[in-house]
Amino acid sequence: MANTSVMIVEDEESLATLLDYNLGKEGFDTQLSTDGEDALMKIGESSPDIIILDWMLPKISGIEVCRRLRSRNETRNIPILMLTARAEEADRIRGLDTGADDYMTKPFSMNELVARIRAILRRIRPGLVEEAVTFGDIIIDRAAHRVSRGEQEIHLGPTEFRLLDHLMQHPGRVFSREQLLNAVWGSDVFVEARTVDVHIGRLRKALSRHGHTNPIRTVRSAGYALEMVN
Amino acid sequence: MANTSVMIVEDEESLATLLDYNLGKEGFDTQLSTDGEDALMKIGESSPDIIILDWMLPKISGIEVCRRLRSRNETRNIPILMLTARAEEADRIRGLDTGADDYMTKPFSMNELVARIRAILRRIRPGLVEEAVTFGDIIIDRAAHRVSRGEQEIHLGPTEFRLLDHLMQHPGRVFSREQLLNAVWGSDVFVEARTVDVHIGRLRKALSRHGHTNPIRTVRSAGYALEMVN
DNA sequence: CATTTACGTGACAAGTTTATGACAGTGCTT
DNA sequence: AAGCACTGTCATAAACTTGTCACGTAAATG
Repeated sequence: MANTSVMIVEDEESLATLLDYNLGKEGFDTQLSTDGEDALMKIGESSPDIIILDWMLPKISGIEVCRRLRSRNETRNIPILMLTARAEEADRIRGLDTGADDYMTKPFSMNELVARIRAILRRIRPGLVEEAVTFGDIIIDRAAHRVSRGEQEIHLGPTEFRLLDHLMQHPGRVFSREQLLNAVWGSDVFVEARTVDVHIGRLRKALSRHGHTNPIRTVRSAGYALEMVN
Repeated sequence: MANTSVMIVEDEESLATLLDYNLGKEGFDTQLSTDGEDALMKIGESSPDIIILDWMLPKISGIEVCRRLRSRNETRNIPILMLTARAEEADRIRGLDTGADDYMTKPFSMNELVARIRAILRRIRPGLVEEAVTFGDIIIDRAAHRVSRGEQEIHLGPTEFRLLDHLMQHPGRVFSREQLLNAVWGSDVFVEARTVDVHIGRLRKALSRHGHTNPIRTVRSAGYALEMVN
């Protein structure tokens, strides 16, 4: 299965390009649409994981797109992040029951946008169980029990596999050693917390082979997180 | 990181258990109390994030508990959700200025209760509910343990991170050194009050890098507050 | 204006936390 | 039985944080 896919619905070309570029850089698969009608069609076909939707659009307004998406079973559960031009409008939207999951007022920073997208997906997505999950260029296939990065096949021991699997369920999120022990080893196993360090080290080594960058961030006094941009 | 903590003050045992069970299931840390006196004591000690308070209680009534909580500095800002037995009483309470943040009339559904708790917390302490909190151009993402300002990623040590986190929970509010020590270091740690200055200094330096303005205001002989407009 | 009080900050030693190589134990395969 | 892959623990070095202090500056006080 591919990366997390984002549908960007934005008629202002410069912003659309900017979004496209930055989200691509963050490891998302992007798809663009510049008006509401086109967007509805494409969304129906491709079922993206999340939709970034401008409030002002030609033909059909963002609000209307939102409403229609919510009225159809196939698209009802796709999270929507709305973009609005001014703060007052944001307030008005908030009051309406349009069903968007979050709002951002232009102008905004890319960091904030990405943070919010991740937050929404983190909130909504855990329920989705997929066979293979991708993060950046790392692919983990649970069914086949294989991991690859780029073109390289990566061999992991069982523990490292489960560890990576867990980290990939919530990319970017920091897990404490205790949390990892519970999730990866099981809550009833007695293992030294420091052992996590060793396995993180082994996982790092395996994933970094062939000149790849280390994808695991250490957060001092907090734990570890999977994160591309080091 | 600890969960959101809820203090349940309810003398009717079956309801108390039900609340305890359901809130626990929703990921809250719960604490029970069956009368007003006991509740006041425990709340003083543990400072829960929110209180569910029954209107009818042995010894001290819910209203009275509410009033006393509001009269003490340490507990003044803890949100309270009142439970009342009948609609008429609810109306009467609404008229009174007891300081509760919301009311529910028995019987109620657990879903509604949880929704209201979330709503209150979102209104009063967004940081407990949302993954990422924004203040001006500063973004703090607790799950990912990252901070950014504008487009810049900002690295903070653990203490500075907690300090910023706390300040961002209550933007604009002034905290004394003692309050910050309690909230950030923990009430049982003995640390020189002036040490707070040093960490505020470090936080300022980190946040002001790259030509940004200093977002922390010093309130002479009172403490510090997060505030954009200097 | 002189004095007192409060705050900002660089320096630093002590303390914590993390990375990593080595090693011994376990169980499976050949 | 020997070889092999995998694990958990430990010791040690390296990296990073932290709490204090001392001294300078700024703000109130009278």
